[in-house]
Amino acid sequence: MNEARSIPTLDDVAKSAGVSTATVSRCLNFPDRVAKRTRDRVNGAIDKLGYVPNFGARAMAAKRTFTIGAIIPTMENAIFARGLQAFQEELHERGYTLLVSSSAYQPQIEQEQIRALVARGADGLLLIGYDRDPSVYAYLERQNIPVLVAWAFSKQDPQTAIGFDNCASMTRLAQKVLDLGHRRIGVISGMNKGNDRAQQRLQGIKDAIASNGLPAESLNIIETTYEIESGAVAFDQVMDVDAVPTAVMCGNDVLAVGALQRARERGLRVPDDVSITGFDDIELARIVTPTLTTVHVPHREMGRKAAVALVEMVENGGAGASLELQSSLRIRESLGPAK
Amino acid sequence: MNEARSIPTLDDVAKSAGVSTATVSRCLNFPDRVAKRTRDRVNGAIDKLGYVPNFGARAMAAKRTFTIGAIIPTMENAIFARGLQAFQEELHERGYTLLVSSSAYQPQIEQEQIRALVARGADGLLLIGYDRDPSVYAYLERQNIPVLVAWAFSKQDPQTAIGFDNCASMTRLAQKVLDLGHRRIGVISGMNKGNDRAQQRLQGIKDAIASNGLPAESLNIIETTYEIESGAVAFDQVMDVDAVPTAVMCGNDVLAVGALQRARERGLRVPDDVSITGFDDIELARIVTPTLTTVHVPHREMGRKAAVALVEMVENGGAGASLELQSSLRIRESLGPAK
DNA sequence: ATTCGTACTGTAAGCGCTTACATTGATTCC
DNA sequence: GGAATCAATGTAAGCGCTTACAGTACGAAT
Repeated sequence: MNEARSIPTLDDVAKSAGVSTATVSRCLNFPDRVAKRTRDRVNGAIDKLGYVPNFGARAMAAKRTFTIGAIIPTMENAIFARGLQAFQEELHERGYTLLVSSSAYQPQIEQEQIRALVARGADGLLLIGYDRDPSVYAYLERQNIPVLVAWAFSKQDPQTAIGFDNCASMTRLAQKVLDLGHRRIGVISGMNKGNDRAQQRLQGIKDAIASNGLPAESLNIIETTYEIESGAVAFDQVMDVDAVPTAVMCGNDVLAVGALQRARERGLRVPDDVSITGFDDIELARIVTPTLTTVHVPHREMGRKAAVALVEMVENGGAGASLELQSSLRIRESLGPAK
Repeated sequence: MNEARSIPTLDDVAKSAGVSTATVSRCLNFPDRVAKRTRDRVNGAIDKLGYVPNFGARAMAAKRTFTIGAIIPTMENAIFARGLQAFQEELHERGYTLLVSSSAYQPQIEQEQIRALVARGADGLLLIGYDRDPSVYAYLERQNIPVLVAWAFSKQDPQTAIGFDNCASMTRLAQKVLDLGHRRIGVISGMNKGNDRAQQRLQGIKDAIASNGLPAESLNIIETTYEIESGAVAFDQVMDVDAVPTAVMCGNDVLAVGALQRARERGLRVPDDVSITGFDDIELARIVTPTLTTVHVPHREMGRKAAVALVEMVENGGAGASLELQSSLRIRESLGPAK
């Protein structure tokens, strides 16, 4: 009766249709180079057997996979979600499949993921931020895998990037805070190690302080992980000092939301008792009470343009052109004048 | 001088180390079956050349990839993030890599993603919910790919699943709402088509109504997409009727947050003027004001157990055992007695 | 009728890896 | 001392696909 039915191969299709494997392959890849009659016969066999090409074999023989890999620091909050969604949509339109991994903000895991993706034949990679071991870039170059850096932009670094200037953006926001009369500012930054976005944002605040001729001591800086609860804990730390800050600037919206929550728990009114700011302008920023003053980042645009650029790099082998996008301030309820 | 340097293969390593390809392969896969001296020589060559195994070739020859694929309806909000993170962590511990795709709630795209992942050699698949074309399951069975359904559990369906009873969970919440005296209830459901979770949750509310001997007209049901803004729009629709509801039950927390927001914009106090409930208990539920009454789902536990179960299915080829987890109510500020 | 060109199709050589099986020495045992 | 055993390594046959190259048949041009 039935053989132990294993999954059909191109060979099976060829036999069933009474043609050579080459013809079947051509049917799949260049239908117009095959006579209509033959093609119909082959397609019939394909349907009958439920044949699906083996991707690994195809990739090995053709040296292309139409797969793009992306490694983001986290899926747990929405920071990268929107941009990535746009990235995927654009890729899909161009016939590419996106595979995503998350590194939990750990360089070690990111490296593993990069290797995993490259080994699986990714034609190109999207990475968040510049800051990683040079050996990683060396490896990627040796493997000839185009890499696009996103969510950051700097003239210093050699990698092709599509992003925005984290430092300058934060400086603008900090200037606004200073303009409102705040002179003692708590800063809740993300972990700086291996995260240039966090570094740049922090630097942006320092720059504003310096260019306004204020002392570095105006700032009380805490570094913590990007979680709501961490933001809450850090808020306590930043407030439990002698010179209580009148404003707390956070490294992103997630931290800011944590701070906002803790402020409420402590019975503080925002912004009357203390102002709080975020960064990224994720959906959350407009949902919390009070709504959050933050830096708006054009996530979807960044995702789309990154897709276009990366595909272009993959297909034409060039280094691709970097592109700087503009962020903008979103002044909302959580920021007010210093009391 | 330098040849156009292409990426090194196992063969290059073998030559460079002066051994056969078999020995190199063994070095990689079963180091203890190779003499220490030889092994060192081979590893030296590997480092020198910067060799990395070609995944496609390896998969093709070994028929294993140690890759698990997951397709979730969306990355845009945090519904699946936490569970998936746990899923990934557990997989990582067991030596598997997770590749994620999102289908944007579109069955068509989900099918493509499934094929893409299978073609790329995924050893197993995690899918959300049961409801999909039978041909998909047939295809997966033919390809011999173990599939685990998550985020849902039903005794009816044949697929192995790790999840919870969406219907019964929602019934419990609805009962609570009824107990508080609500008799006119607005329902903001997710789109039911191709989404058994949405269907089950809606059914859960209907069941509660029926078992309390109340007329079906107590309910005013709106179907919409799972976005905050959709929740807001639907809230308007559900409130702009003659018999204004005293409670609005939402298909998930995202919709509920939208409703909450719009309620505030309309000047309604929650829960004094209207109660609002959600489902999932994502982080957001505790952050909004007022905090959201919802159904807590053990996301992390579900993720971990799903990983264990799926790996077991992949490695032992069995159908695996389904597992029902328990949800629980989280009564918070947004639910109060009917006025 | 011969010669080409054209349009299809087939042949077979890889792509980079794993693994069953064969081979080779060295060691052990009686 | 020779047979048996064993650890280490090599040989080579695929895995499923693509593609350069080589036919083959047939109508058109000469």
